[in-house]
Amino acid sequence: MAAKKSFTEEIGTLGALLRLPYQALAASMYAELAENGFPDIRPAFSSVFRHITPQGARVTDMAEQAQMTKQSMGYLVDALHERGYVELVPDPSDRRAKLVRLTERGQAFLDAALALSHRNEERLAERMGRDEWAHLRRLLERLNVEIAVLAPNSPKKAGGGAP
Amino acid sequence: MAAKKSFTEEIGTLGALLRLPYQALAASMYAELAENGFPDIRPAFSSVFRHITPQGARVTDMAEQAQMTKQSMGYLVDALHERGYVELVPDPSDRRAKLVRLTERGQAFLDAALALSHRNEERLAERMGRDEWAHLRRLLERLNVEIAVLAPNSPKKAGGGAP
DNA sequence: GATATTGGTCAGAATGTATGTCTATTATAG
DNA sequence: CTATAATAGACATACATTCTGACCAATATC
Repeated sequence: MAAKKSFTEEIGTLGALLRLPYQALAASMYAELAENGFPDIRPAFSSVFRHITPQGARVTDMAEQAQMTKQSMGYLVDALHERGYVELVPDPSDRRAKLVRLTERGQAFLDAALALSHRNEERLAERMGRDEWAHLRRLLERLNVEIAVLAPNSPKKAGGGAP
Repeated sequence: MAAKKSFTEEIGTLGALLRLPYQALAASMYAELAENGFPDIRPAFSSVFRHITPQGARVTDMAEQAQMTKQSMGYLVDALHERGYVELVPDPSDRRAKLVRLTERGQAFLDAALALSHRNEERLAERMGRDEWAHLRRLLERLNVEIAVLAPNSPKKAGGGAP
């Protein structure tokens, strides 16, 4: 049953135009990653993978960048640690702190995700035509700039559509 | 502290290009709606507002359209009922079923949300230029079509990004 | 050294989603 | 028309993700 169009979809709000492809993309990515050896990575963990760094990042810093509490980030990091995707090493420069780093498995996941993302974009570019594709990306970049001006204060919680 | 760029943001994946403006838009909408008399509407409720109909919709149907279980949709409908945004009337054509309908307050919320959405889009169109704006919308519609072809099976759960 | 700040944890709660099971009702097969 | 299957929704339960508030240990500042 291919879900009927929603109201916002029907009237084509910008929100719907952004949300729908994003969700489809994310769903397909996670499904494929699950099939390819990473069934235990859930969407919430992306907050970690997006903000981790090769040198190792602190929970507090990652939390701030992801705009969530350090407790929440800590919870996600813990879960990834249990699953073997990250390791925690003491920060030599501050004995309170720990550095969160990708393990080999963590790096493998990230690589797989990026490869998949790239492959999907290639396919889309192919289907839409290179010019259209490039134009779309340019306009989205522009949109990001203008929206930042319009709504400068991303107020802590961003959620919205269909989580 | 304006959160540093995430990794995907840095390398500009399509996902990030769609997610970021969507989140900014949603966050600003909900913040403004909260300030304007609707502080008790949370993002999750949008699943209800997107799929409700003027004649009244069944929980089961809304659940299917929103691609969630009827239990989950039931939970959201309940919460909106308690808050006075929807009413439940028996379905005359099926005594098992109830129709979920917007109350006046529910309709007022929906109207406010749509007005705000429209206002935001106007502002963006203004800032980006009407031509660019129209082009962006056209390309996003195209993207939606192509993505549907690429990933035909939205597998139940859509989540992904940074909800 | 005294005090304030910061990195991280512990405890508890709220929210949103899913399963599994059940009842009442409707629809269908024979 | 009855027996059986399917459907609408509820209840109970569990899990995942996030938040607040209180706290400890280490660091930085005065």
